[in-house]
Amino acid sequence: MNTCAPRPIVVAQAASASHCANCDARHRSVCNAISTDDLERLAASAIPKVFAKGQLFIEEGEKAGDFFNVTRGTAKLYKMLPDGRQQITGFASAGHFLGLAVSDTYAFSAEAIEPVELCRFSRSKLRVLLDDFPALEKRLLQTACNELVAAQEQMLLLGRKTARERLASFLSTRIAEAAACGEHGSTISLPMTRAEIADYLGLTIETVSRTFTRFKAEGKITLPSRDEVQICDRDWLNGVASGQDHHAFA
Amino acid sequence: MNTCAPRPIVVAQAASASHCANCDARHRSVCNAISTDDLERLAASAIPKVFAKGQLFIEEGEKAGDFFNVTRGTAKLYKMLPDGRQQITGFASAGHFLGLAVSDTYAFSAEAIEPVELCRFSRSKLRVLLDDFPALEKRLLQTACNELVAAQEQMLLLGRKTARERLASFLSTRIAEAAACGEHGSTISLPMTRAEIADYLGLTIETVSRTFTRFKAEGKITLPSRDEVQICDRDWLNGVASGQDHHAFA
DNA sequence: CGATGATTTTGATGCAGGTCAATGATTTGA
DNA sequence: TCAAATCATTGACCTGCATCAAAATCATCG
Repeated sequence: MNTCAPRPIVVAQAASASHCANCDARHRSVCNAISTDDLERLAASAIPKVFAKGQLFIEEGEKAGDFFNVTRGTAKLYKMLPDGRQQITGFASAGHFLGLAVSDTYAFSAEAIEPVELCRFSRSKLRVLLDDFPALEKRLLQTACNELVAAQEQMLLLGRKTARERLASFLSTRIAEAAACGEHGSTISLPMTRAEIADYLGLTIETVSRTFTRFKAEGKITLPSRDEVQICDRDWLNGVASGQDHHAFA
Repeated sequence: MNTCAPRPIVVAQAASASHCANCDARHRSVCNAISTDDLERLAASAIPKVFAKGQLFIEEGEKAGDFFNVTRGTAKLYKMLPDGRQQITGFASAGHFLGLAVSDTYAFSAEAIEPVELCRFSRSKLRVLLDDFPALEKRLLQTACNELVAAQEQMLLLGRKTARERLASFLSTRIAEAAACGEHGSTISLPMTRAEIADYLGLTIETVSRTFTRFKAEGKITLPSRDEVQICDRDWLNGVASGQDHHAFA
């Protein structure tokens, strides 16, 4: 998962024939498996799209006709139970490839939690691309492996970590991702609501809120605004995240 | 995940030059991407191995030099926290490919929970195979996608389902897998202990045991032996598994 | 066999986090 | 600029599952 802050807007990248060449997200998406010379081919198959906050663009159980590559903004990926209980399985931001599935129906839903720009590939077009560019397939396999590792980490979190450890893990991962995107500050921005954090961590809104408050009271974080968190003690955060102080009280 | 019952032992498949041709697990593993003609090539890279119950053959954090393909038996894949809390992320049986990772260290541990036979591929040998047989790479990508879907389902279970729903989901999945392997009976065998079921479902041994007892008291299952469960009402099981009766009491 | 150790079941009790209910803070839009 | 809506925080209380403890069952092997 890449979650970098928005960057300066590139005007009119949408309909351009070479929109792939100008794409901000290219260098951290699977598209970087395609050489610059072949970008025209890629651009011909990739249809840019924009979704407003709140728009559902993949629906669990529906026919899986398209694949998506997020180029800007953030979407939540989730599964639901019939009575409305929701589990967010991940947040997809620029560079994230969506829709990987062997089945012919989507296994999850995806909804923009802030304005999202993405490229749409039809299943058939993607198949052709994969046949023509073996490097793209290699890259997709890499991506899938990385997601699998992240999923296992999340299972550990959901199955065995306490509320404190879950929130610490979340913040720790977020700050690491920001760093991977070149942002080395100690403040992270959260495009998602408390409810979405809760649905991601297998908790309730109230528990997420209370845990934030407690971290703040302990002097480990500050909350400059609703969607920003400043980490004051990163070592402490990583320690809690990895479950080191299960029964310590400092 | 495939979890089929043991089949008649094939004697001395171990050192044979054509062990891949005789492999029971071939038709449901990634190896079926290799044509019969090329099996010698595959067999030359695949070193058969046997591990006794309890043996650890992949250790989280260690250098990831090898890949494994299980041909018989069952292994548990898990992650641990420093204080011993354990989360089993899956059970790997015949046909399951292990070690997929971009990182050069393993992201999880694997331990035989019953005698396990598997084929070992070195990282370098696998790379050569992948370059020579693009179909193998396609097949691996498929496998990875399927595991990703299963992982998302498990996140829903761990994050949002009750103990009843978790155990029902577990049994439901197991019976579906048995059916996929051609076993259409209503009895499933569980090679894992209650502790392992608990560590897989994010519960404790006691809760697993009590939930089994309650299902039995409700007449939905019987427990012919320690490691066998007979499902009496499969529709009910699937209903509970999918969270339909969260607040019903029948 | 019968003893020993491992696993499972059952019971009593406690607590982390859920639920219910208000209150505050922030955003939106007329 | 102020209402209305949304989101976040805080408090009081409750419950599902964990924890602790013991008994019952099963597996192993001398």
